[in-house]
Amino acid sequence: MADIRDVAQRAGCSIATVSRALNSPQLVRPETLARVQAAAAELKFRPNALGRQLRGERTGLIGVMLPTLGNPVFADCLEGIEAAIDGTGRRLLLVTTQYDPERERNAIETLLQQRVDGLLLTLADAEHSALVDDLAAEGVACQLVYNDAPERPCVSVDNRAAAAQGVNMLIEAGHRDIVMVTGALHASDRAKRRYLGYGDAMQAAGLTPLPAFEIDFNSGARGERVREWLAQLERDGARPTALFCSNDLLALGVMRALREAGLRVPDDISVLGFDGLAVGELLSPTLATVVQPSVEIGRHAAQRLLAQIDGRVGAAGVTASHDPSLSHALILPHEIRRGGTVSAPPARQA
Amino acid sequence: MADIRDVAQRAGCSIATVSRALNSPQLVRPETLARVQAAAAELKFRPNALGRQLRGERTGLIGVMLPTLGNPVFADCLEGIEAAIDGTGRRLLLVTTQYDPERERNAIETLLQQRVDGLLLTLADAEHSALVDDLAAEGVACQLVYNDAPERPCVSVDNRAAAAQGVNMLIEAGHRDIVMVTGALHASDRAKRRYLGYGDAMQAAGLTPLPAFEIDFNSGARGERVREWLAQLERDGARPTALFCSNDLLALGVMRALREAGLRVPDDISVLGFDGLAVGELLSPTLATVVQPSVEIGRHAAQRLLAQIDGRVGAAGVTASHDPSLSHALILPHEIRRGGTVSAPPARQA
DNA sequence: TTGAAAGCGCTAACAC
DNA sequence: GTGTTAGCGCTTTCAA
Repeated sequence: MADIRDVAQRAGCSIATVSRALNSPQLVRPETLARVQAAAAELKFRPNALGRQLRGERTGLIGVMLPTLGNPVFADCLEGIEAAIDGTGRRLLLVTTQYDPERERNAIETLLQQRVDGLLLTLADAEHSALVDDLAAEGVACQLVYNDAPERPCVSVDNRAAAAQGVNMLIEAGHRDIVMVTGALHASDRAKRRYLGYGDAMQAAGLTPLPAFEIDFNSGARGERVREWLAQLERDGARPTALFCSNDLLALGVMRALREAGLRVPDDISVLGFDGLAVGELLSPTLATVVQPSVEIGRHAAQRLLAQIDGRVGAAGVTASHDPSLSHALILPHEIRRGGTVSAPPARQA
Repeated sequence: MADIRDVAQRAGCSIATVSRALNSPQLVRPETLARVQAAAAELKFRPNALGRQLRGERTGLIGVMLPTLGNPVFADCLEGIEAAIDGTGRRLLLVTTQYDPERERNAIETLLQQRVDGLLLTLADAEHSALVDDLAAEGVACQLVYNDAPERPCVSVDNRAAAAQGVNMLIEAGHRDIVMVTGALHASDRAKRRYLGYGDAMQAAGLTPLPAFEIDFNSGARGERVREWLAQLERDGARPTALFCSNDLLALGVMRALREAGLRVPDDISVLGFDGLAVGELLSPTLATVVQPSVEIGRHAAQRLLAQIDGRVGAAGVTASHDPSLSHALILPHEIRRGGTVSAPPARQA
């Protein structure tokens, strides 16, 4: 593969001139420029980004770490990230972690070894993660995505308030027996906050918050678990009238299990999700859910990261960005999407 | 940031020894090794991958180019790719093109400048793309994903046969008036082949294939377009009894428009999709569809790419891989998923 | 078992 | 405007 020296030779100039012709054409005499371009074209010269990156201050690479792309919420966010970097000449280095903290650690290290200019991360649990502190201490540009930790550089909705508002909608619809269904709480700070929000809403209405029903997300037998749980509730005569699912994907799975158990949504039981996946609107009944602006979350996070990167001085970065707001949370507005999966509770048969 | 020289100094050895200690510990005396490791740890040494990549033969980077992540089919595929490279120490450089051929060209160039070891691509139209030929000519390791071009290195289902089989299921259910709904045909070789398959099935049954109804995917007013079309059909008294949608996402959108137009699926009209998105099974009625194994497509494509990369000689690669099968299509089996969206056509009211 | 030294391809002073 | 040159951080002969 032709390198800059080959081009220089063919154009009859020095490699410095080739470099200039490519990067700052205005510094080069038009004829020279033309010769260089011709030579480059003839040789099919493809500049080696590694050489440039090794030499330069920045690589133009952004490291992105997400739990999974199996949940469209993350794919949507990634679309927002892409939209934000589009046209900036930057590229994305992508890793997924499957919610595994050890993979998180490795992935970040890998990205850093590639000398990414900055990191966009969704961590399992941001608040108790030493990782983020380490990164900050090292002066690595970084924004958390979806993680909702006020004191950290992150972009999210206010999960607690959003959940409370969603649950409140259920309460206003007449529900009193509301249970939250969630993936493993310890594996997601968002789920934890949403559970807090659930509690807030229940208590504000004078209702007793119930323990969350946790489903292992990685287990294949998810539907099975839900059915067993339902059967148990049925035996106890304790079937709630509404379920608040900590995310839409879970809600869809739960609705399926409900259907298989012969329960109708919303006639027998109401379901509320969280995320606002587009598919939710295509279902019938449409899925009621707490909408977070996933694409916008990604887009803002990326924009903030870029600002952070551009705000750094060349001087070996001791501290973080210039704009202090970038090191705190950006909370974007959520929205309640009313949908056909929520109705008034069935009439009590005392 | 500490570099290899700092570590060497601290460990009291040369940089060569440090390099060896890190990459081939067995070549280094245990005590030396320990000193190096200690020094590296104390200095929080993080090897710069760029240096190594610039020097070495491979970068360990895989370039992935997909049309969008908004369609879960591509996100699924990406999961398969990730699964395949997991543990190989390789990383993914990701770009999406929004089905734009110019972006395709740019994206590939960008990836190549980063000196990726190989490419995994979904092109808008693989058969008529000079791009792939250029890549092959340059000896770039490359596998197409989803593109279904027998003579090219790609992994897909047999879109034509799969579509025919799906349409045949509609015919067997009693449908004779079947229309295919698709995104812009020119923008996707897969859609084109599926339309051919539609034609095959229709003709085999002695039915006349109808023109496809093409919807611009990028237009926001998609639902609107579908409604207009339906209204037109209604006026003409030409409403088909079944729709074959070229992908599941489209099918969901179409079903929504149908619902809004007051038509019931499947009682008034049956709908068949293509892709086999997981959400399709969560709907009610469940979406009948032609299932392609998206995750497996991604996984196989990645595995083939890795084989191709590993099969190359160090010698400046003139030709492609050693295993000639890697430069032809790998066709994975599809599957028909019966679902609630397909039933017998409504009784004729002559 | 270790070290010295030559680059990988490029950019950016610094001279002319 | 253009050329010379010194690296960016690393791996890898080649010698010792």
